[in-house]
Amino acid sequence: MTDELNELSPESEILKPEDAVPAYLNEMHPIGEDVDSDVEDDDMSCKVTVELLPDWLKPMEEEEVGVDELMSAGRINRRKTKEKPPKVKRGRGRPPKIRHGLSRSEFKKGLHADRTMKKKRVGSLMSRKRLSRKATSVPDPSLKAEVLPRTRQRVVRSSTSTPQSTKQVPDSPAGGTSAEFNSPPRLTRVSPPSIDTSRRSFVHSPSVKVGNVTQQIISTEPGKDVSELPLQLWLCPSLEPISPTQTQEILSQQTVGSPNFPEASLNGTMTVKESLTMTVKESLPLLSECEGCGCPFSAQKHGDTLCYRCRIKREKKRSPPNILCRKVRQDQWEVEKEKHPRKQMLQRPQRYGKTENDIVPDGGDDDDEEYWRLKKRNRRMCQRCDACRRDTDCGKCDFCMDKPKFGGSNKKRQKCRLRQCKFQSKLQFRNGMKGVPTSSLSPIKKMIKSNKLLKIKKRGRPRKKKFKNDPWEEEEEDYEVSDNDEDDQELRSSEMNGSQVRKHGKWSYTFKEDEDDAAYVEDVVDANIEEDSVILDNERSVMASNEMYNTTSGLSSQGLYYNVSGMPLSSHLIGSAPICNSGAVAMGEVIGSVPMADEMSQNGFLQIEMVKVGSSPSHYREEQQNTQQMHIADPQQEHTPVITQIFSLAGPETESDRDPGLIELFTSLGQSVLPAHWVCVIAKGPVLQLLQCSKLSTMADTVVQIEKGFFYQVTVQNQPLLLMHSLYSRHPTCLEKVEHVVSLLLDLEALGVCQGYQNFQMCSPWEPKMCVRAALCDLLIPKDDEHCGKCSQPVEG
DNA sequence: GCCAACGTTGGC
DNA sequence: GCCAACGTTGGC
Repeated sequence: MTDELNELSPESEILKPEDAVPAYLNEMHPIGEDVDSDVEDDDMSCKVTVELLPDWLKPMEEEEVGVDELMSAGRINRRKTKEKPPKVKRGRGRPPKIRHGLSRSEFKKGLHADRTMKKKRVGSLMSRKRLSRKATSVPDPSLKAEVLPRTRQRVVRSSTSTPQSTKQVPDSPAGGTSAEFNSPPRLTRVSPPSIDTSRRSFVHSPSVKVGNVTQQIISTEPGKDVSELPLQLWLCPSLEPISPTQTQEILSQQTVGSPNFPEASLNGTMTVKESLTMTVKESLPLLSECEGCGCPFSAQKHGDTLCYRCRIKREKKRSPPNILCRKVRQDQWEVEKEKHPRKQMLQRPQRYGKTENDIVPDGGDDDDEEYWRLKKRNRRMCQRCDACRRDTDCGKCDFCMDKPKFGGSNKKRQKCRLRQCKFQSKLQFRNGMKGVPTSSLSPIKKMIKSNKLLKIKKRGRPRKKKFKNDPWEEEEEDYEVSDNDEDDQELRSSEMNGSQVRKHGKWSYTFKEDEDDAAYVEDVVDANIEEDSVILDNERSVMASNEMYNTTSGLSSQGLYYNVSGMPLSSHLIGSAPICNSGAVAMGEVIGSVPMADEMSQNGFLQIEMVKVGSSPSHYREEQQNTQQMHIADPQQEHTPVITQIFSLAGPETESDRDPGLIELFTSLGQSVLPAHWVCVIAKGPVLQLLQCSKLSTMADTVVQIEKGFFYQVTVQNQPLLLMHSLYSRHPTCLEKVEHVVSLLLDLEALGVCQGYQNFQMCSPWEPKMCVRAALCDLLIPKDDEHCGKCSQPVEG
């Protein structure tokens, strides 16, 4: 009959989206049933099985049992491709030459069905099924003839999945029961005339023993009509909701695999949709509206109020996976499945746009895997980055050296470092961070790399905190990066296990690694925004706070010298407690204004061109001499971290700018021990500012600003903390005393910065998912929280 | 949690 | 059958 149909419909109509949807839904219908009855579901208590399957059903059951990822669509398609299932598309193996799957013509020719059938593992089968399902979106003449009838078979299969139904078994005598996708006999097998609602004996389904099914249902569904479930499954499986969340709209497109499906409707000239629509009309008397989901379903008896899905759901109290159809192209739909809760733990790599023919999924997890398997077969390649485009091994990296062709022992079996995708490769996020220089990283990666929140650690043994005379020279001697040879640089950097060093232009600087975190120095070669900027390192902050507190006169007159990023000509001396303590720093003379609010880096950290703190007293004495030499910026000294000149952006201060109260408090703070890494600065206003110098602190970008009258204001990442914040209520309005300040700082240290929420709407797939905050974000929240309540439920404007 | 080792599998 | 390399696992 299929042959006849195909002959009669040589135009091989293309499924429009609205056609594809019902086709999918019909095929997908058993998904929930499968999953529900999947062995993975421990709770499952109403698995419907059949003791023995008729031969004509067995082929479809091959190795399906126990696969938690079973998707009935794949199952369906596997049937279609039973003899020749499409090759498994897994992310393994050599990256294929880019092929976008079977062409339509190939598909029509049944190209996929010509491959040898060999036993595959469950994973392979799954992949195959997925691919097959994907293929269903491709218009095929046989599809329209199969969609409807097959539903019935599928349901029976899904409800009868048993371990014993395994290998391929010759088609049933009914003719082509196990017909593959393009197999005409299959149509005969499940042809509409075989469905006769007036007779529920299913004479055309020799394999189904209703009695068996009902018998098992009895045990799982007491009190219910034991026959209704299998009947419904058999008769109108597609009527039932695909998922609880499926929209009525989709369901409205879902056509019904009606028992009354007229064979004449499949005369080959009617599209699937037409046929199915007709089927719906003809089966309307059987339709009822499910009380659970409101969807039409086939009531098998008077009084049926719930569709099968809702009944199952009610029984199991477990939400089955959601099957959604997503339009991926004008005429193609892709099926999404809600990821299994267990898999929600898996981290999904950020996805980026691909070739123009590719569709970047916007969510999901399993579907992503599926997507990559289907689309590119290799999730670890974006196909766009330089690494992916590179087709030659460097022959120098560890992975290359491991390859037999380079004389290696093939133990690692990994792709060349330089060919590891910058976006998709797991190794990029693991080993790759050391293997790929920052210069080759995209801004996104740089952000990731520099974001301490990700806690990307540098490899290697943490260095002991050992201060030499000049901590700046301590590590510079270790590395030398050549900017000329990118490969060499990459290789060297990939071999780096210690701290990272970048030499560029003015400064050669490095960071030491703390035991708990790592400080990454952004490569400054190719990023202007990062040029001459350094993130204040934790250890240095420790030095700034602890060392300076612990040392006395030697450091007292040194203070913190730094150049504000973007203001190369200006240097500032940050007054700190020791500085004030010594009294060597005269207020109007050396304390420059520190408009920190304007100098916060994008990531919330202070971006300082150069920092010099924590050296030994002797070193500082040296520095003092330099600074005493009028602090004139010398271009030739740009390679040294020594500070240039000092002047205040505040300009000449007037007497009125000096607030005795603030100065007194400033002095008092200098004589006190503040919480770790907090320093006190007086800026123009005058305003007394308390800064957290450690980037590892959650308060790294929080500033406490005390103004005249000791009124204070807290800013977080340049944003003022709203006065309604509870922080203010916990502390006096005016911070007149050191105790008040210390108490506030301690309180702050117990807080963290609200991370906001991700704004998915404004980002293109290539852009990083930026977090935004709600308008009334609390900014400061308990450390353990990720975001405040307002950002957890942002109100979109 | 990292990562070396290796089973595995698609492509050729 | 070989190659490439993905994904998993156990040791650390």
